[in-house]
Amino acid sequence: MSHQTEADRVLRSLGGACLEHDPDVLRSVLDRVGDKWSLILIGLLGKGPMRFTELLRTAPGISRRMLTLTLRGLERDGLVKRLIYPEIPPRVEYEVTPFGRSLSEPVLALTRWAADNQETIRTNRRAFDEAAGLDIDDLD
Amino acid sequence: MSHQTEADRVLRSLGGACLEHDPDVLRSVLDRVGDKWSLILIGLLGKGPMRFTELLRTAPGISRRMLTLTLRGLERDGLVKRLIYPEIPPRVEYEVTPFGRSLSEPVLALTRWAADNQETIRTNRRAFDEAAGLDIDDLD
DNA sequence: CTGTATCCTTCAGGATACTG
DNA sequence: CAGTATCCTGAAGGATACAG
Repeated sequence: MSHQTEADRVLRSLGGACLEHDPDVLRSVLDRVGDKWSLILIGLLGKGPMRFTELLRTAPGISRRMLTLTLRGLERDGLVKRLIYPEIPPRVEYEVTPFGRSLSEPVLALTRWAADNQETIRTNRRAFDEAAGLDIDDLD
Repeated sequence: MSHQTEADRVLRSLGGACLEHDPDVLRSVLDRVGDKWSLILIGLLGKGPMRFTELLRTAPGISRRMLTLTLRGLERDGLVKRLIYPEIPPRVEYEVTPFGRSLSEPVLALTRWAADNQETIRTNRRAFDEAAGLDIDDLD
């Protein structure tokens, strides 16, 4: 059984126009690109190559550890390239690969959705919470 | 300071063609729709309304607890509607709202990317791991 | 059947100290 | 500077028992 077969099955399961997905596929997506730091780094590096410490400063709240781990993961998947300049002091730059850029697009779509709709979500939540409050408080 | 302002800022930060994002935006996206179960449920419900137990059986590995929590979250955000039929035994169905469907699309894009490229990723990883193995084992 | 309330485990991820 | 190795905590999430 080649993975071709699986990829194929997966594609077929998506086939239609809507989300006719196999839940397993979604899982693999999220395990891959669904974590906060990966997306943020893909985004930041999309603007251009950056150095380790630079990323450490720029990404809001990332720890040294997570930066290393995430960059390694992205590199392993071929989404990011690591460029080592054997200088003193050592210098390393990271840049997204073309493959990495291809991921940026769907990510951007999702991001835009969130940006477009975060207002709506906020409103919905307020309404929901208010209703819930009344249900408890004001059940006549 | 209205949230309008923030949403606006967010949109502006996305503005361009590529991922010129504010990392904070991505964070909010992922907190919202980036978790495994939310996406899976949005996907499953995209096919049509389903009952609680039905979802429990269909979603692979979800616990009763997580199903409840996730559905509540989706309902709160207005992505899913809860339909209660006051029968005996009680019966509840969940269905995606139009708003929920608008989310399905970018999610689908991401899913398709993953389906299209999971083969590539697998290859990249194998290559990376092999190279790493050699570096350690075979450093002449 | 459709949940809610607890308990308990696991593990992602931060802080920190050390190395090349 | 660019990491790696270790420790430690909080929070996510499963299992389970109970309730409407």
